[in-house]
Amino acid sequence: MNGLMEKPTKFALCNALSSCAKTLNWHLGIQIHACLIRSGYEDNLFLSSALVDFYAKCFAIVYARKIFRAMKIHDQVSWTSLIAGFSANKQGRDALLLFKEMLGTKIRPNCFTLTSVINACVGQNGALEHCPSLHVHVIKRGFDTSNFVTSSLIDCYAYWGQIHDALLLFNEVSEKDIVIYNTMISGFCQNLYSEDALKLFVEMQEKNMSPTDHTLCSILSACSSLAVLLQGKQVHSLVIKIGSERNVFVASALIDMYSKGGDIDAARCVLDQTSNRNTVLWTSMIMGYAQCGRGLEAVELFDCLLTKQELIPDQVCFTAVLTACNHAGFIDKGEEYFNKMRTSYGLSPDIDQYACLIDLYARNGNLRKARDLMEEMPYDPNCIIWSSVLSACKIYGDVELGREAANQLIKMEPCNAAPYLTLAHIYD
DNA sequence: ATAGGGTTAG
Repeated sequence: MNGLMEKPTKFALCNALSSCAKTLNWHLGIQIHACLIRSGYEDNLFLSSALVDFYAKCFAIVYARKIFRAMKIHDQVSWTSLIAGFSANKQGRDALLLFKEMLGTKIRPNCFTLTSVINACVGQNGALEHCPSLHVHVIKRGFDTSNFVTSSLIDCYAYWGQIHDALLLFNEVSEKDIVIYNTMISGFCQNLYSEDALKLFVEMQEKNMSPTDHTLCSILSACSSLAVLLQGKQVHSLVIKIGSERNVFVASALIDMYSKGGDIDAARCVLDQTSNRNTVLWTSMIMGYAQCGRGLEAVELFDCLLTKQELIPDQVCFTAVLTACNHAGFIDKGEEYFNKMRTSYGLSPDIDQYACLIDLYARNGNLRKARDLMEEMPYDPNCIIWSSVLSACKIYGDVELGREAANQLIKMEPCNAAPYLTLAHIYD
């Protein structure tokens, strides 16, 4: 890259940029950018497209857009790279707008473009309305035979709860590969069609397709939802057979499956055998202890991890340990953890941790403290908070606060009859 | 020469 070297070819720079994009090598990529400017290649279409992709992949979407806008002509790759960049960057709206702009040009979208723009509809509020027209594009251009395009469509429909449409697409695929199966299985799981997920998993194996880590995660989550411990254990055997227990996502799914299936000790066993334990895994474990009524163990585990500095807790982790305090009635501990969030870890509590502490106070009859905290916190109380206040008011006979809680809940969920009933009990 | 699918968890 220094001036003494021979001038690199456009081809070499293009390949190098592509590698930098794939490996997220920012440092080298920007040097190549500088080099291609020095070499007078700035107007080269291929290199500019590769630059758009490089910056987009490295989350420098502003630069990607800048390069794209500076280009005099575009090709399918530069359009697609920027659309894909917006999608990956959770800027689905920008991806959809850019796609629309592309349709006004002479450059036609291809199956790479369609895959990218369909992905933009996942996780983007209100994007469901764009799906049918994108689907029409896919069919009109004959991309419906592409498994890449189809899997993104299946995923998109499943995300929006249109499991029937997803299944129609899935059934039409003539050569189903592992990603197509995984997408459909995961779609079933997301929509809590756990039985269907398991059936498809069996069908997949009958066709001699080997499950991947993705498959195992989905299937374990289906077993968790159904709380079918026996089936979950069979999947665990499969995990070991394939050698996927080192995958942290699989480990996480296993811990969750055992916790929800009621075998917390097996969950702990999985965790102990996992070499790269992270905050998510510890949090699952702490929550598992909390929810099966072993709050003391949850708190002891948490304290031990902090002492040994094996855990840097985040908000979700504090929610888990505060939940444990609630179930065990540890008021002082709960307050201590709540304060520690800010003082030791610089975390500002979010509404979930406030809800835990309010619940802890309320459950133990300290409605005054619960109410003070609600007024003091920087959030509007949600249903969870009003519900715990309401049940506490029922137990401790606080008519005035109980009436307010019931009214708030009725306002928030007019169709839910529960607050009316609880309120009636309070007046009794 | 450059671009695209499931990217998972608490």
